[in-house]
Amino acid sequence: MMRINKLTDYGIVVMTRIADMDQNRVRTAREISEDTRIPLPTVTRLLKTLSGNGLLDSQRGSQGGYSLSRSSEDISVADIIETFEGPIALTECSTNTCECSYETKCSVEEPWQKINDTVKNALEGISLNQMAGKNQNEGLLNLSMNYSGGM
Amino acid sequence: MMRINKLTDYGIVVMTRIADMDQNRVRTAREISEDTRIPLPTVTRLLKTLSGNGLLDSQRGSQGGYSLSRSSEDISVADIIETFEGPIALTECSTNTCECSYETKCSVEEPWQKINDTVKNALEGISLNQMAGKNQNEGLLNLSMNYSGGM
DNA sequence: TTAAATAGGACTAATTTGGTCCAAATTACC
DNA sequence: GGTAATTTGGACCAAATTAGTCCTATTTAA
Repeated sequence: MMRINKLTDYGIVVMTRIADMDQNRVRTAREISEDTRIPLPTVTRLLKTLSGNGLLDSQRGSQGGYSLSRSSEDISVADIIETFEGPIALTECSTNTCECSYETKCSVEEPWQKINDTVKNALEGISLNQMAGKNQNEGLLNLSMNYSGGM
Repeated sequence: MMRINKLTDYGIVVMTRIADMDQNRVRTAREISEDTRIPLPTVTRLLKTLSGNGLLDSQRGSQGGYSLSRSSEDISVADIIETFEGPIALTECSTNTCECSYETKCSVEEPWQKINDTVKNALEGISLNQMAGKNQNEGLLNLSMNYSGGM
């Protein structure tokens, strides 16, 4: 059904949760697991991935934990998705390394590029801040699609 | 990598191919397989699905085959994707039947709705006609995203 | 020194996806 | 009426992907 992966979904939940919390101290994997009810081993893996890709800062050792590497306004949903799934591309043709085996496939390459750009823009336009609870009910989101060109 | 399924991709290729062909006669699964180089059993399945969902008309028996059920301008990429993958929804939360187990997940539900609407609009805005070769190089596609609301 | 954390990676089970095949029903044509 | 060419419907299996767990090493505060 054209879903993002469950782990990616969890990743967004986890990031949203961290953004919601007091920014003055780090959070441990255990805390986040209890907050979100996502099993600890899974949370651990999510945090490692997010930290490894630079979206979270980590602090080792006792009293250590994780915190946002930058402001929640500067982290987009696209950032998180790409952390878990690589470049946003609905078809292989949309990536640079496309080597189509069917000539017909290549004839649809250009439209796909535009479709992907549109989707990518949509996801880049949503910041973590907007996902977080604080602004959630204030109608900050106002996405629209302008399509000009017949149909 | 947030991909649509391979079969869906094939489905779009097949539909594009049919749209490209002479509309005055039906096409057999065999012909389409040869055209697209997609194996016959797979093409057969694709066509059955597309026909079963009303995107193609089918004619049984000798001299039978498939044809578009309506004009290629009136068939969108979203139509084809939904035929193979059901409603366009990036997360489970985006569907009506959402029963979140994590309260945090629910706090991100509303933004997800908007994200999905945007993606869906993008895909509904591309007609099969635009994917097909005839118009491919005429710059008919002009998608843009308007985002207003901070970030 | 010890306890509390993250880091890295291996491993397994479950699910989804891709692809094939067969038997039945329908239809044009000879 | 028979035959060949089609679609229809469904079952089935293999491959790939994904989700989830676990173990061990490393780091750091107290």
